[in-house]
Amino acid sequence: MGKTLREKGKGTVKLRHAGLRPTRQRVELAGLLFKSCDRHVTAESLHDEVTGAGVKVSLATVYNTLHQFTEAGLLRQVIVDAARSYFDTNTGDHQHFFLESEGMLIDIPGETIAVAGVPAPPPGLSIDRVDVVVRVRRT
Amino acid sequence: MGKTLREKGKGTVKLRHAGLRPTRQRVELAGLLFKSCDRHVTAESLHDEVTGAGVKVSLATVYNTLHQFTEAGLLRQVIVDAARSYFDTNTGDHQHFFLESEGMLIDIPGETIAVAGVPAPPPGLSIDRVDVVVRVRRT
DNA sequence: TCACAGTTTAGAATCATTCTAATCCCGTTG
DNA sequence: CAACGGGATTAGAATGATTCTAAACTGTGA
Repeated sequence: MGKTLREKGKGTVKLRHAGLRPTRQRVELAGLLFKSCDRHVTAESLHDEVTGAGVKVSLATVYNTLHQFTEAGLLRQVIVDAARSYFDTNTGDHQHFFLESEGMLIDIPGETIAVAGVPAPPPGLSIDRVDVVVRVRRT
Repeated sequence: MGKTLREKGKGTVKLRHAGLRPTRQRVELAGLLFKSCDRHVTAESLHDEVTGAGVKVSLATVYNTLHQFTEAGLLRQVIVDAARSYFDTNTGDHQHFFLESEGMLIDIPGETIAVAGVPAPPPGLSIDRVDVVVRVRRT
């Protein structure tokens, strides 16, 4: 009961802190994304999910929101498939297994994998991030 | 002069060996792709290039050919950008620097980088390939 | 040379994603 | 608490890369 009132501020605070106005749509999407940990979604899958939950949010807003959350550091975009973009709720240092046939991503903790020998980038360039994708297939 | 006759078979043999009928278009594209080493092209860029060389090849054929060459093991597809696919003429073990702002890929020799600690994939899955992308930006 | 299976191609179609312009609503102000 | 102002949402159009389709074309073996 007090639940609604008491928890109302949760996602709201998170969004405010990120400089995003806590609108109904953003609160709903944040609720789905950050309720459980380490989720991997596509715009389409998240839209289906929020729609399935009986909440009306346009696909355009899902795209906008995913990008805004990404810019705000709440999500990380994962590029592993030419066909679609994934967004990961785990923004920490980690890598992925990718099962292309099923569009499935599995986290690999950052401490697990070590990439050694990355050469210095050409003059005028600096390293932004090192991504490792372990592509797997059904045996 | 004998050049045309003598060299005619080069790309042709390569294509035949790959199980691909050496058509005018495939020979032209293979010529551009494999004349110099370690090239990174997109369908669009290769189409512009072949067209600029005065050869008439449709964009659809460029796409078909890139995929056929990839399946035949002559090319490797590189997925680093959500917007477009790159194809790499270097099919050996190596990784990449990627300068997103300019759509530029730079090879990193395979021996240079070492990825340690890749965990065993979940049951029923086996590792296909480990890709490392070092994302860089202008300083 | 003939015939046919594999190729090419123009243009339509598709798919994910972005844009547009109108409408809506969050938060502040009076 | 109503009005307001600017950011947010949205339906639908637009875009851009890629794929598909159906028809025309061309290597290649006989």
